[in-house]
Amino acid sequence: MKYSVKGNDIIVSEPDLDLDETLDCGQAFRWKKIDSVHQCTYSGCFLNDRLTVSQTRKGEFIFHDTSEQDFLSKWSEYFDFSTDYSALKKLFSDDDTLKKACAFAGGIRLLKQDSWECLVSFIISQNNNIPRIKGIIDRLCEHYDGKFPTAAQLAAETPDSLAYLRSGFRAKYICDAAERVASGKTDLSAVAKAPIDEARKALMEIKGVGPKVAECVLLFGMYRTEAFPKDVWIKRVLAEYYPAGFPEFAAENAGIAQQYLFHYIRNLEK
DNA sequence: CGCCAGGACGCCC
DNA sequence: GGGCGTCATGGC
Repeated sequence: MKYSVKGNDIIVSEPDLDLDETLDCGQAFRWKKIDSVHQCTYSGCFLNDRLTVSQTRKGEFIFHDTSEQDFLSKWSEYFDFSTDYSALKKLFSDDDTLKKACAFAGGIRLLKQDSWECLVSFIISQNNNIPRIKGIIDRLCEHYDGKFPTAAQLAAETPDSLAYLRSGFRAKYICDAAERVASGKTDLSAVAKAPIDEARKALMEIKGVGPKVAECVLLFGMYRTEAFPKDVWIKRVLAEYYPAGFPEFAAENAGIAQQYLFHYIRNLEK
């Protein structure tokens, strides 16, 4: 990644990034495409910081109204710019299916999201479709002045008071997660550093968090790249292309490989 | 209308 | 331990 400062913007050159593939691939639900005519532009948030970012036709990225300091300390981290995705894709290309997946959607990067927001988002994601997940999270943030509510804020709610979300049976799970995190029974920052099986176990103590949601929180909210969420799509990939198991050489970064495969198989069947 | 969705739970055997 | 019905809601 190379960058330069231009007025109030940061101009970034990074071949292994595509905004559509990264911001609208089902790992984060709060990025909105606000322009697709002039150039590809998204607006979204990380914690309490909002960003508008564009991808130009030349393949450069404009981080609008961003100081160099904020770019380096926040957004460069969030977009995982310190990781060499070319090297990862080269590693993955030893496997034929992964090679195809990387060629198809090589602009996906793993976003380093907030663990609490990720936990709630993927609780909402269960047995749900992406447009509706986005709608529920939209209504949730709208209710808190455009910001994602804290665990303490949600701990004050009940499934009834959350009826406006239209989240169905998931409301009681959101409440349990909020109560556990706000009270300290679940310490997300400790979970993030724990050995992975211990971390899985701790997350699954929360009602509504099973193996899939726990794995998503570990991968998308705690940057545990060895986490490997198995949703209905990935299960199809595993059954069809990896009957003998997922290749060991990719185990350390299985979660990132999973992102390429998820996008690949979903679009293959359209 | 019916089928499905980046699943988990409760109950059964 | 594995199998199966159920759970709200709405996109398609």
